[in-house]
Amino acid sequence: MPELPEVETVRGGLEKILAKDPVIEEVILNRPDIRFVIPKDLPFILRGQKVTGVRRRAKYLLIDTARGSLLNHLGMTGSWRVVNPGEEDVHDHCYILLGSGQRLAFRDPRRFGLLDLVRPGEELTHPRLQHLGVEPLDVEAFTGGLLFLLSRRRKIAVKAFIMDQRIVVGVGNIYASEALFRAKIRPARAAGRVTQAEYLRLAEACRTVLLASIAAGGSSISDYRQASGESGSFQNAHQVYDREDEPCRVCSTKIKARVIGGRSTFWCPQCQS
DNA sequence: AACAAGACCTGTAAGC
DNA sequence: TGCTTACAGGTCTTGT
Repeated sequence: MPELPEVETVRGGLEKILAKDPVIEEVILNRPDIRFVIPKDLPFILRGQKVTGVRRRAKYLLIDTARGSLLNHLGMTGSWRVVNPGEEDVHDHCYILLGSGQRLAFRDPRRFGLLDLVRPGEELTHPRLQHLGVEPLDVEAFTGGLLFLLSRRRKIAVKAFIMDQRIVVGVGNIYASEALFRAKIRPARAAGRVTQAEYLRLAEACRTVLLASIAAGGSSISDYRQASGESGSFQNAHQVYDREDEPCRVCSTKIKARVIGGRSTFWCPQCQS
């Protein structure tokens, strides 16, 4: 479900809730291992803490307190919502009881998500965070020149290259196809054979497509919801993703689809070279 | 070292 | 209708 725009939208929703209702009365873990083992002392450490901020790094959410941050990855199907009595779900793996009596739930049917504690000062050394690449919305750090440099002599498909979270973070399967369409680059090309001029277009395309999607509240496919329960609308603006055999919105050529790097990939054979 | 493929899970939709 | 199969927004691990 969630790539950078969806995670950023969820971040904004949680921030809105937690700014008004910032005290964590209790953390209840219904499942000690969603995907990895959650530290046993996490509920104890966060109990009674005041949330000082909600941040995003890559596709991770960080709910900050003075004693550490709750680290969360949504995996494929993770979501947060305010759950009222009677609205509980078997896949609610974590509840956070807030000062007002509201209850936040982390629901994740496929359990590809993650909850962990990042202790103060551990942010740069935490195993899930330490190898992450640049933020694509950081204009200074994320440039076509950087992509060009990091990709030299690499034979991996350019689409898999920009989905590699050690290179650039936040770009997942939908936005990789969408950005490559906007940059007019075929996804199967070897990363090392893409030119600097093309990478300049690609960096710009990543930025613009991610920003446009954030503005639309993300792409809602299947079960993705914002923390407010609303759907995003960016799926309506997809140019190629999940549009196999449909006409290109620019030139009317049939959109092609093929598995690249183990993931479904979509492109226009006319617009992209 | 770099890359591809498999593994981890459940839910849903399509095909027979 | 019911069973089987394929596939889904991610990323970690294993094998070549």
